[in-house]
Amino acid sequence: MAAKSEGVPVKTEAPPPPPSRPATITLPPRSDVESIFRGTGASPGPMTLVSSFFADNEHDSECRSFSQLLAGAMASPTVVVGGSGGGGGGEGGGGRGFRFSQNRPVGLAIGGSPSMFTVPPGLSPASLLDSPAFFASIPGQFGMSHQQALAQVTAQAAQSHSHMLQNEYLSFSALSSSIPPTNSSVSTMPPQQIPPSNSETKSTGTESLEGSHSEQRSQHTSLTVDKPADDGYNWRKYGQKQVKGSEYPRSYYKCTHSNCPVKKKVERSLDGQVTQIIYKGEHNHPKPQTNKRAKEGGTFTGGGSSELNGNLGVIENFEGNLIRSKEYMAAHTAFRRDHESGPVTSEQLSGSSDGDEVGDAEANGIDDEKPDPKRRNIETRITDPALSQRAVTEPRIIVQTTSEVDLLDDGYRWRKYGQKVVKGNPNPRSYYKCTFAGCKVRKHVERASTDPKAVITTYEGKHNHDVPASRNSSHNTVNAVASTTLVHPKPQPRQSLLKGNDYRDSDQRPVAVLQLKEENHIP
DNA sequence: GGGCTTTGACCGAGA
DNA sequence: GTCTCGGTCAAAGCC
Repeated sequence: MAAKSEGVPVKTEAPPPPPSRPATITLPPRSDVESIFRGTGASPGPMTLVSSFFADNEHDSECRSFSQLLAGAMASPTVVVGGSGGGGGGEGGGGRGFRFSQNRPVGLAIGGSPSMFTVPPGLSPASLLDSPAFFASIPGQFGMSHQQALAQVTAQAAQSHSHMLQNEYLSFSALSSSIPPTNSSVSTMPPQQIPPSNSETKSTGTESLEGSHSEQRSQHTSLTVDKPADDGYNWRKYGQKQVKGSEYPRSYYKCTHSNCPVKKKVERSLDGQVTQIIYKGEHNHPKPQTNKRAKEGGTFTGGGSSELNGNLGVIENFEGNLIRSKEYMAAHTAFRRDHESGPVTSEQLSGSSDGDEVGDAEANGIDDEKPDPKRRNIETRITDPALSQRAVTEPRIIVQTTSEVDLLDDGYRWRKYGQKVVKGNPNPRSYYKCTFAGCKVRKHVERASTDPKAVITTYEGKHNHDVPASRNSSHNTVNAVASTTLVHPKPQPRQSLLKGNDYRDSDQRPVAVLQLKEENHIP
């Protein structure tokens, strides 16, 4: 894995040569972590969980942020949290470089900038958004706001993590040394070593212990079945197409529930790795009590079956859920940071428990974070070129949040090459290409059907050039923001930021980009 | 036989 | 009006 930051604005502090493959997992002492989940003896509310995680920050000098926990735990070459913020780990992960927010509990975000972080190799980028929780799979809460999603994802993380602890499947990695075993870092592991995850489908975590790591790895190929992820819903594939600009085919799925309008598009690399998933719509029904695949697939053996894991890159497992949660958490945090000044404190992150998102949002001064019932059909997308090009070796997910300005003016020049109105969303989804000769970077901008202010922008590729001079001084840009967030403790002038790390490197190290964006106004 | 996947054809929107 | 392209349809085949 290239140590270069390729697009992933990640500061590395003398990152050690990344292991050939994700190292391991850093399993925090049971007592520490469990306390997070068992503190009250009851299931922690989403925000409570978050609070718990960050609460430690105040007392522990290491692995304080959620992302940090992730990165630290991973200590793998691909685990780069927060990018800049400190280096999260350095690109490439140097898990060791994972310092990103040691002194910044919420290092993922830096004012006015998007944040990025990577996930362990093999972790399906799709998994992040494939999570039912992430997508408002909860009856009556479809189209949740960022905070809602965060809350749910967080809860899911707790669930997943709890499972993991039960299995005691994890082991400390060599790199874990960089993270005191006593910290409350959240354990995580490379996909290859992650036991089956779907907490809903798996019976017990013990099964995951049956397979050896090698066995699990060997199963990867067999896990790449062309099926949607097992996110609790049942999907029916209704089409597949080779889309331009993508070397891999895109599969189209519909929720099989009668009258459910939810669809999702999944792009997979030849080896089955999910490179992108786009969800659209909202489920108008509760998650099926018993997932068919789960029932049939009882084949929950060894490293986990594809049936259960959902084939999302072979890494859809309970650990994946945890990671996803963190990813979202990071993204969310970053997002919030984008809208506020000053560092985010653990208190800010924790907010109130049990889904008191509104209060939390307000506490953070983010008005638009309030649950907005109008944001329902927003299409959520995860693009992960890394998975397709680097497969298990160096998948990376960069979650970004940006400010309004970068929607159309992120410093680079874009040419709109396509636009399409999709069913259920009167607002078109627009496609842009960088106009610089030879630059293949693309940008997709989508607006929620009911709330044009809700936009999701997805960047793909890396700019092979500098930001047009005439625009270097322009306001916030994705790159600038990203760089700022990941590399500098404080916002820096765009130009300088672009030097160190920005999307220009994304080609060299394809990155998955999930950009959650909130527009303050429409250009 | 039902449900699902596959896959070529078709449709609609934008350039 | 034509072309391109993403998305969807629907027949055929598979499990």
